[in-house]
Amino acid sequence: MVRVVPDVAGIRKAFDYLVPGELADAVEVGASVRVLLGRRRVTGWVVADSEAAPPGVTLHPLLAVRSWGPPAPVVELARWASWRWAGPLARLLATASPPTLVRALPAIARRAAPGPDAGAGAVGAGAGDQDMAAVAAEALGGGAAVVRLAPAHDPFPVVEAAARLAVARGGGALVLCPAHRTAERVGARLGVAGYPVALLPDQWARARAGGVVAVGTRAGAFAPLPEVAAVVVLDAHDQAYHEERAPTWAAWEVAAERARRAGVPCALVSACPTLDLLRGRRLVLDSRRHERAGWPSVEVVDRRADDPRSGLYSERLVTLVRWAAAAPGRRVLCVLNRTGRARLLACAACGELVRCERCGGAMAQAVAAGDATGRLACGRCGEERPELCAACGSLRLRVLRMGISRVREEIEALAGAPVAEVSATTGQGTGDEDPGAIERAPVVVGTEAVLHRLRRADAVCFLDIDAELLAPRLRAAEQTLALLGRGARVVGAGGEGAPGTPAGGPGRAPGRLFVQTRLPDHPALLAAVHADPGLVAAAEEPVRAELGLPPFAALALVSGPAADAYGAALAAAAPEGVEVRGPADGVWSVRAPDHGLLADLLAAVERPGGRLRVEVDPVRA
DNA sequence: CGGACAAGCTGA
DNA sequence: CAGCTTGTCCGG
Repeated sequence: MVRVVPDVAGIRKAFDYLVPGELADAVEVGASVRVLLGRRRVTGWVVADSEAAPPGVTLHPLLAVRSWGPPAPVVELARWASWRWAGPLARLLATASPPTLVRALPAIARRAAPGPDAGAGAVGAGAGDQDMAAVAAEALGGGAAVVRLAPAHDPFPVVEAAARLAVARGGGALVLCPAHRTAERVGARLGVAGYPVALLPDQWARARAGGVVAVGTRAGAFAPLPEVAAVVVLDAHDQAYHEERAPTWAAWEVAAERARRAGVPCALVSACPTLDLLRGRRLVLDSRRHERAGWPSVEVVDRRADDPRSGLYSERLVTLVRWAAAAPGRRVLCVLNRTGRARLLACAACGELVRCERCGGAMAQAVAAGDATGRLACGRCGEERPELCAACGSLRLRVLRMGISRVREEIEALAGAPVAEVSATTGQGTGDEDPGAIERAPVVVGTEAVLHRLRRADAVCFLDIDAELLAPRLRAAEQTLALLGRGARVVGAGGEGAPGTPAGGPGRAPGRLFVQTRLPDHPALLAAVHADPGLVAAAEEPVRAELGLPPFAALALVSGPAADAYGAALAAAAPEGVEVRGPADGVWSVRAPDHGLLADLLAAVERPGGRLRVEVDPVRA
């Protein structure tokens, strides 16, 4: 007899089935099966296997085994995540499953067992390499570690240390990257260094066979490796690791839990570790000198004395864009970070503005890791819906691109040279832009997407960093530093050096960051200036502790038509120390001293019928 | 989720 | 009271 979780939205139960003799060999925990449920044939996952059948019920037999699925430890990990983020197990098992049916596994990958010097260590050993070797060794020295590495520094030695552990101990290693492009690069480098690699999601079956380094993005946290010997998460602070739809799980946290369960080392690598990452974990630091060298010089353009009517353009910016336009081959990126949310869409057919049906706020194309997701997201309340006009149903939306287009024209006038424009939708076929023009332009204006699209520049200027610093979000300071870190990576990767101090200043990466602000003493800016990300954590920690905010508390938001019924039931069942408040605009909030209590409460209270959204660790708030 | 079945509304 | 809609329950 096996227990099966059906892949049917709205069913949160498991059901038991008999295993016919001819399927006995193929059935195991994790396998994808076809079963009869009510009057329907549905698919589902085997989540448990047992001899004894429950008394008094006649069981249906399994109809078929469809595909290989996640191994038993990953099914258990998904069960944990389902509890931790109060979401349906089926959704997480779907994430852990192969993109296409897998009927057979490839032969187990033979380990190439590269020598100790096969990788980065063999290439010239400068002072930085020694620093990195020490950091990599300490990073995987045992348990969970947060590894702080400057943006321009290559984290590959840590990845390779994990791969070596996998080879030495048998089993595999897990490496997560925030974007697929990064995962491809890391996978390729491991391959060159002689390690067996499975790039997810495409090489799911190869990872399922085991004995490889599985490299993936968010869903890779559930990579089907039967055993892991080490786990590495690159840019662990990156928002891309957080699923936006419920269950709102975070891949870095799933990966860390996976390592904890397996009793193996886990390295969370970040240029700017958040308080959530740091909480309860060992911090591994690079040498101060080496870390400084991995941040570019940062020039804070203090605009407090400027006339507010001078808008986004300081004298410094004018000098900078004219410098870029003065000689070929130079490139300056201007980031107008606020526009992603302020941007406005209108229906091309009926002209109606695209607004949120829940709160009336403007909606823009939803963005994940710099790419449009094909959905609309409300800038105010976070509501999402498919990309079409609510008034007439037309699929043709026109981007009014308020802000960015105008800024581009104005900077073009200031620079006296062509200025290109990049947004999350650029290159998605909706616009009329010429990709070559973007590559050639000395100045490119855009949203944060510009930092994903163009990976090298002499300078990056954040036109209005205050919009980010003052955003009404709990993690605004940390997210701003992460944004500066992205810019730092783009300029730190090369360039001839923008004007100002000579070539980035002594001991620094060659490019420069410019930050226009009226808050020049904000800890996020000071952290970038001094190449000391710890300043943000030091400023945030006492405030969060004092106010009982994450990571010193666990939060969840409950919304949707059934929120009132569920919220009231939660309030009635809440134990000592757990606070349930609401409704405020139809939203209930639950705050607990830790995630265990929060998850237990959300699991214990039965959900009423009707639509309900439970968001654990909400991004806003 | 989607099918089954029961309870309520309507029209003749 | 047939015929239809709406609601509630349950699936092994």
